[in-house]
Amino acid sequence: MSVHLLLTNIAKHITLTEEEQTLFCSMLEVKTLEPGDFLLREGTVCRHTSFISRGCLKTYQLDENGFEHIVDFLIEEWWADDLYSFFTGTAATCNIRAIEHTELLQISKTDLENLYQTIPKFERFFRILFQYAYIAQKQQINLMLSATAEERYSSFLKKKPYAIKRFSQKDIAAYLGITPQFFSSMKKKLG
Amino acid sequence: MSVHLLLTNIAKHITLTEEEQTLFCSMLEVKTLEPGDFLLREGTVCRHTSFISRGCLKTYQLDENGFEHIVDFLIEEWWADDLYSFFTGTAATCNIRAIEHTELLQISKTDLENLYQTIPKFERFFRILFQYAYIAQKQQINLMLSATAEERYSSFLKKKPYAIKRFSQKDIAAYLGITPQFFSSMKKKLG
DNA sequence: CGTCTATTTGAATGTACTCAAAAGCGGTGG
DNA sequence: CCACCGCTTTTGAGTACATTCAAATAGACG
Repeated sequence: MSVHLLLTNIAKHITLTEEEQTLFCSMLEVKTLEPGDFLLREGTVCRHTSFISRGCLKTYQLDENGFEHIVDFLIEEWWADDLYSFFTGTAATCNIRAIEHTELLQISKTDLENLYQTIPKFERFFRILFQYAYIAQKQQINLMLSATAEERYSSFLKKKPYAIKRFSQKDIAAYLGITPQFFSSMKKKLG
Repeated sequence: MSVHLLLTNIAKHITLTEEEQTLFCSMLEVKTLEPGDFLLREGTVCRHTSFISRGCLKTYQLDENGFEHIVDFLIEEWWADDLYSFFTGTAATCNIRAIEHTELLQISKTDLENLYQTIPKFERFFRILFQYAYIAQKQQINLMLSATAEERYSSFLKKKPYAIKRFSQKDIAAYLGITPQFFSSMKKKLG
């Protein structure tokens, strides 16, 4: 049962009663994606936030030349959405697309707002979640400022050892901010 | 009264009663910094989170060659801290230093945790704050991935028009991820 | 098997860096 | 009030990191 992963994840930060768990679970919808499927297209409004119970996705934006720039890889136990679009109701500027067969547990914005009202503990849960995400991003920014492509790559390998198996080189290059060609020669050089 | 700015800031997201305001204000300590003063030194533990009621600061990390890499400029109505150090109690990896004469309203970790318990609305307040911060950082990362130094600079000028007056070129270069020399020639070229 | 995309390779180019040095600017003390 | 000091900014030459363009090779999928 895929909900189990989400509940244990929540239990790390807040304690829910049986009834609260039941209420929360009643708000969830299951969604399945196959490789290449879009969870979100730029220009549309992001109406759900989705917990990843299985699989992985990429969040990317297209530049004026049509090149993908991957802002984030998303895997199990993390949330997939365009927060800005989700909270403001404006059109999303990024795309989210499945890399593998992916299973999601979705909650709509109205349900989430109700959840915050009925079970304020969820404010705490998501506050903690955003804190972690914020910290991780700060580290990513610092790395981009101070490190060469090679250093960023080895740091990436350390932090996400599963990456090399699950993501294409093209996508990893787009995440590191370099061209696939340069990535290829760099990888060869590093052995 | 500098507390006023903080209270109106909070009122944008949550509504506090008179007593709640009083309780909250009783937790605050005022701190003043002069240009160059440290709010936080790397290696020490960040024990407070500080609302900036006046002035500005920079958050930076030093690389192995001793060069500063500015992760963020902090101005009025924002919070200054090393979140990771603050929440885990581990040594900070970054430095925070005043650029101008700066006035801060500080709250300690224990007081903040108590605040979360006694006034859960503050969970909501900080949840919303981190969401905004997270979104802004995502945009910054996307910019770093897709744009040249020139594009990043003009985007920076648009987003922070006060920057050119308040921060040195050296610091802006360290924020954009380029050398002061290259920044200088770029600025000349752009007119 | 053929097509489509990802990866590799190489040459020419460009963006941004390093090193070095001069010029500007603000503060301090004589 | 001016001279000196330290730091920031500017400028220029040579260099390195990473890109673009082009083409060959390898893999995945119907």
